[in-house]
Amino acid sequence: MPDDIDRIIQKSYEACASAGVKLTDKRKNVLMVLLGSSTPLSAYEIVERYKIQFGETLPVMSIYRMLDFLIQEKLVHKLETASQYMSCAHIACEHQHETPQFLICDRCGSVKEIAIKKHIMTELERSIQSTGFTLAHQQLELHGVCKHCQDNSVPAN
Amino acid sequence: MPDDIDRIIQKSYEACASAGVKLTDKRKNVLMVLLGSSTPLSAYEIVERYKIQFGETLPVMSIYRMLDFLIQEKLVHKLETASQYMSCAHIACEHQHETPQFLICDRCGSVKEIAIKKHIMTELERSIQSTGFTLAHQQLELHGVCKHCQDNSVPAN
DNA sequence: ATAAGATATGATATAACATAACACCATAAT
DNA sequence: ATTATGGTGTTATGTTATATCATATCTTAT
Ligand SMILES: [Zn+2]
Ligand SMILES: [Zn+2]
Ligand SMILES: [Zn+2]
Ligand SMILES: [Zn+2]
Repeated sequence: MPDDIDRIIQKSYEACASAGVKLTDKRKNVLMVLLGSSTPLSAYEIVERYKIQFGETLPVMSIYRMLDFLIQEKLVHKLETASQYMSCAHIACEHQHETPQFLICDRCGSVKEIAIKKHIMTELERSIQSTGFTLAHQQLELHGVCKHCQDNSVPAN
Repeated sequence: MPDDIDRIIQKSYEACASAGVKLTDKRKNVLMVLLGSSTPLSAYEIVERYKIQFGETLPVMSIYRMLDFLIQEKLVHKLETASQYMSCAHIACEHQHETPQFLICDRCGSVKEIAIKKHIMTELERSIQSTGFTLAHQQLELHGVCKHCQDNSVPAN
């Protein structure tokens, strides 16, 4: 979990303000739930945690809508290969958000978000050029085993 | 759709035989359904097409089991980002099956399966080395727009 | 201040995707 | 022939996601 949630929330408010949209209390709370989790969560898991953390049971429909909003504003990412949602690791960074690459540990479920190296993206695009296909390059999801799980031989989940 | 289904089916029988498993009639039929489709299909869509093509309504549970089998034998791939299944494009090739890369057209839904270029895989692995993460590299799913759709401006689906 | 409009959320229903558990039957091994 | 294995059927349930309409809240113009 990020060590400076307050600062991330502050940055999120600013980002939404400059985009001309509103980070409502509930949207902020959903983001807080994700920021407080060490692994990505499904929409239904967010409902459960939201209830625990904020004492209110939101309909899952609302959670999906808030997730849509947060994804739109690039504050949250959806892992398509896992049907789970996680807060962006770079909300409080100053740099522009680049094409993300997710390293998903198949043992502990933790996910590390890094930016795709520029030259790899270039190579990827070149390699598919002959097919005429044009990349929309949203993101890359790579599965494997994280350092911690390799060191500790944590059983698969 | 592949132009030589008979040959692919023949190869599939041989692959299963040498793996010591059985390609039953129904499993073969499921594979035929996928071979006959220009786009990947969901398990439920396979049920529908199976009925049309073979006049028998299979329970979706059985379809999932047959898909598991076909995936195990590398005759079928699952697109995780789409929850859909497609026959492997290289069943009748002689070469070893490599880490596949799927180019998924977000307009027409067609998918092209190609092998990941060796040097790109190497670069990818090198780029994440500092994180200590070890790739399981199952497959890469890339979204975008295919040549045909770019040329024809087919509306998004 | 109030009404009109826009945005956000709630409620309900249902669709779409997937697995668990157990029963039954055919074929293979003994 | 008997038992073991594998394949399929049946039923139930779990999980993820969307559609639709209602209600609440917030803005803005008058
Ligand atoms: Zn991010
Ligand atoms: Zn791990
Ligand atoms: Zn393949
Ligand atoms: Zn296309």
